[in-house]
Amino acid sequence: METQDIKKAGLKVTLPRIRILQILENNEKRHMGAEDVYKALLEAGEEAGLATVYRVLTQFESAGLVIRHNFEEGHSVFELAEGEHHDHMVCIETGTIIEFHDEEIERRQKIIAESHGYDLEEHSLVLYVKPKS
Amino acid sequence: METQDIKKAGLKVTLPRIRILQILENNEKRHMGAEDVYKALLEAGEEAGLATVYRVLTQFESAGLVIRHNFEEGHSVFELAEGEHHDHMVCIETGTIIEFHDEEIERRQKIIAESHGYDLEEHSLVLYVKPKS
DNA sequence: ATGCCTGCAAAGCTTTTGCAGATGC
DNA sequence: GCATCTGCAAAAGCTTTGCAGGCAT
Repeated sequence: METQDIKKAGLKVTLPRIRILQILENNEKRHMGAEDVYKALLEAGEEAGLATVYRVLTQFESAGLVIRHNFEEGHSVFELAEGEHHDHMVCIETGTIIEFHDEEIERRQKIIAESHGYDLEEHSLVLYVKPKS
Repeated sequence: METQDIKKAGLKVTLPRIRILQILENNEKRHMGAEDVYKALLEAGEEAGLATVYRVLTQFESAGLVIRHNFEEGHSVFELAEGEHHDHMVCIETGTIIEFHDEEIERRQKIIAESHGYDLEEHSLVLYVKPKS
């Protein structure tokens, strides 16, 4: 139930927030820009402001409900934070986004950070790929 | 000699281009935003327009002279493309940027892309770290 | 009832573009 | 001399913010 997540985040359970969460859950694209979410809202017959979408997505990000990515510069895309951590592969021809996880890479990252005297807090790994020729 | 690189890129050797290349070569920070480069130009007593900085940096990027990164959303940073490929570690407390290279990770990336039917064209890996506590 | 939300419009930032004059070759 | 380049100012694209009214509790 979405409303629980919203409440747990310390936010009031309002219609726009419920709808946005539902869109992120049910949309065929798991990675959506603010504009995408906004359009999906309108198509679903909801009245909403783009500013609200931005505000809510940012709040959801702070609450850990969604993850913000910057695959390409100029705009962010959001993804529901469910399941396990994973990285992304973006096809530069079709825009397709594929998720993957590699324990080996995760492990190396931690080792590298520590060998420089740091703790690894987060990381961003994006592979830009092309269909095999 | 910088002028050779500019010429090889098919660009006219103009003062602004030479100066920008020199700044990227000599500045203490290896990773600079357009605004940083612009300020450095002014401090060096050069007359220049911010638009020119953006245009030149983009041309240099196309020519492979510089690499554009998007460590944080909202703006790009540029780095002279010299030496070998490497990835980056950003300290979220001090902003320090450390370069590193790990053959193991490079290899895994290629394998992962191929196991999904793709060729790896490029990748972006940034570790966000904190001084060891 | 009260304080948090929302929509709208305006503003903010980085980056791009149009244009007339300047410059490199 | 001619094409390319530059600076300025305006515009564009994404995102944030101020404000007055609206809604959840």
